[in-house]
Amino acid sequence: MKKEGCVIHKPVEQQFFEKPVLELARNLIGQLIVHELPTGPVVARIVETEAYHGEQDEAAHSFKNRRTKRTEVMFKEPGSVYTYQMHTHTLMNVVCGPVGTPHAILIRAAEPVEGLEYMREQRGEKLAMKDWTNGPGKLTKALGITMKYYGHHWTKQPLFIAPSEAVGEIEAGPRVGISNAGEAVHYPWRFYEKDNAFVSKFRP
DNA sequence: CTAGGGATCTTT
DNA sequence: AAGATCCCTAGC
Repeated sequence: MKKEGCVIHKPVEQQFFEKPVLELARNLIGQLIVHELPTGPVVARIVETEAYHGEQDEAAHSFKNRRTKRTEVMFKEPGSVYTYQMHTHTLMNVVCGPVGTPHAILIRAAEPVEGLEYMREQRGEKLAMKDWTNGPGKLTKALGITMKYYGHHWTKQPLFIAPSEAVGEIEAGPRVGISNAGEAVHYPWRFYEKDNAFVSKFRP
């Protein structure tokens, strides 16, 4: 049996990221995000993602291949880290698609696995555990992820994705928070683990 | 240079 | 339902 603090996590292979964006968004569910800190590893299990389909997706930052300082990393190798600022929060993405094709996957929610004390400290003593990581902004704060990881790669320490076998039933639905995105609003490109308490709440 | 707005979260 | 409060982007 696994014991907390005793599991050695290894990053996934580069190959893991080299597949169509919808498939990768689905495959990311159940995998682990590992952030190695001086105080020990902080680990969370991904339970919710959203795919952004490069130049064809009105909701994507890279719609029509818009290429700027912010979106630049979306054109790089699959598996690159794309972080950006939203209001007062940092959000994190996994870059996908071949080099030059700006697809990305937003990691929206995860389930705390290891480094629970650190997460509680980041999010505040009073919050219930289920409110630590059940949204994209909350998740980055709980894990201690900031803009300094822009352009990092998800196979490298100290921030990487590690494989995990245990995956529940996956459901798909429309994405959240993109009401101005025309037709793209309806695409079922949000993936989440069924009945998992850490999936973000749907806001009308 | 300035103005506008957003893949959010918290509190009312 | 609205405010917080920051960065990116477009336009002049």
